[in-house]
Amino acid sequence: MDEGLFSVDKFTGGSQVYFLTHLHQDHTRGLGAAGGWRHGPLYCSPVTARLLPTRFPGVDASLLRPIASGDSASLTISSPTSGRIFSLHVTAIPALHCPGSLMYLIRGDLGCMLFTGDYRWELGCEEARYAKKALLQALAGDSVDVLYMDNTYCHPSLNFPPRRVVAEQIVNIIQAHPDHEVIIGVNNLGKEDLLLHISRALQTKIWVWPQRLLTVHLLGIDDNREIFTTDTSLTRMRAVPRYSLTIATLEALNTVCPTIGIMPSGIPWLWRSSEGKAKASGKSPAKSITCGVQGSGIGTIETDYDPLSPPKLFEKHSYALPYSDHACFAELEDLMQTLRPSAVVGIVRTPSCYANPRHHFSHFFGDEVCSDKAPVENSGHNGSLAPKRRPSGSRRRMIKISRATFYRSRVTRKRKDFCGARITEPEEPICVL
DNA sequence: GCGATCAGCT
DNA sequence: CACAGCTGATCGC
Repeated sequence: MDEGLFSVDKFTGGSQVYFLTHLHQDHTRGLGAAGGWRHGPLYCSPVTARLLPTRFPGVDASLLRPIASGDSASLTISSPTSGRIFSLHVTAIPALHCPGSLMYLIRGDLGCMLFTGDYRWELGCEEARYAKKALLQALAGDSVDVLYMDNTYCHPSLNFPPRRVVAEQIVNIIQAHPDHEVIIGVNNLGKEDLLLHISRALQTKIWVWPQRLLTVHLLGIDDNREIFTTDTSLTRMRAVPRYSLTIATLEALNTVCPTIGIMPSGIPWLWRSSEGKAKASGKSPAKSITCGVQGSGIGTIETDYDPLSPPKLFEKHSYALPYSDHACFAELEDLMQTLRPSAVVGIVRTPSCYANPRHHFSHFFGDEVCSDKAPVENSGHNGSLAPKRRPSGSRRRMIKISRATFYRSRVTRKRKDFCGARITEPEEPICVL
């Protein structure tokens, strides 16, 4: 196992300090280790610290280091291999992705890095403005060497409205079906704000499954027990696990009583691969975007999403709405514009280039960076990330990024299993430029 | 046999 | 292709 200094959203051991951005499954790999995870101090938000024991009872609670939004902590890490001491200063920034989600700004002897984790900072949204202000305040005029960014929807075609706009559209759809049962697909954590909005707007309770009820109570939502219930007889509105909301399920339910499904999420399921097994749904795509990189494994991305058009039936009985907890392209671009980092790394690694921030944001960098025409692998390998050109006078660092097995076979890489990053000791001459 | 990881699906 | 997360197969101890 390679020795690391610290890891973000990666808990398979080998680091001195760990950071968790939020409690979604694809960011907690390794936390459920048999015998109990106890590899080192674990920083997370207070909300995450409260929820974590229910999902990972094996984690030694004394290792949790809750850090609130806007707060900072100083820590020193000693390298297990060389004994060198590194000082770090970490600041927690609200990510607004799901309850308890954080970004981490980490500055110090390893340079300046921002790990956004999954995030959504809607332009013009008050909370996002506040979060951005907190970030700039923490940066105090310094610049980011490496931005580890949520590139889930990093493609110019992927711009969707703020969540509050889509929440209103969802309320309208439900209101237009006064005699229908309503099934809303959600995950184990997240979209609580949407459910609250629907409940308040329509003055109705919402059924959730028992585990979900426990979660909202732990979150301190609905302390008066007026909104969420596990009694199906009290409401026509049900939030169900997203994977259980399928066309087949809805058709079966409709044999019993009229039911509509609401899928509030990003929009990838609207995409149709040009050569894939696209279902013949009779829709004609309004847009067709080509990501012209040879051998990238993806040909044409098509989407028929038009933010100005009213929501429409996705399939029979089912509405798909772009209620996304991930930043859309304009928001990613705004963060790039604000920070102008020396380097950017996508935290979601896909076999294709279409979501690679280096591909779409090359104009933010010096020219040597954009010469990269290869299917950019999000700077994988165990290589060094050399900082790019920048004004003289500022200190620069080489930052070595290592990941467990990168690259393997194309088939294996289909799995999105590298959300996290482990930061290892820099190679010798630390200063560059 | 158990837990961790992987494959496949939505 | 896949937001996050389930089921079931397979691998290794």
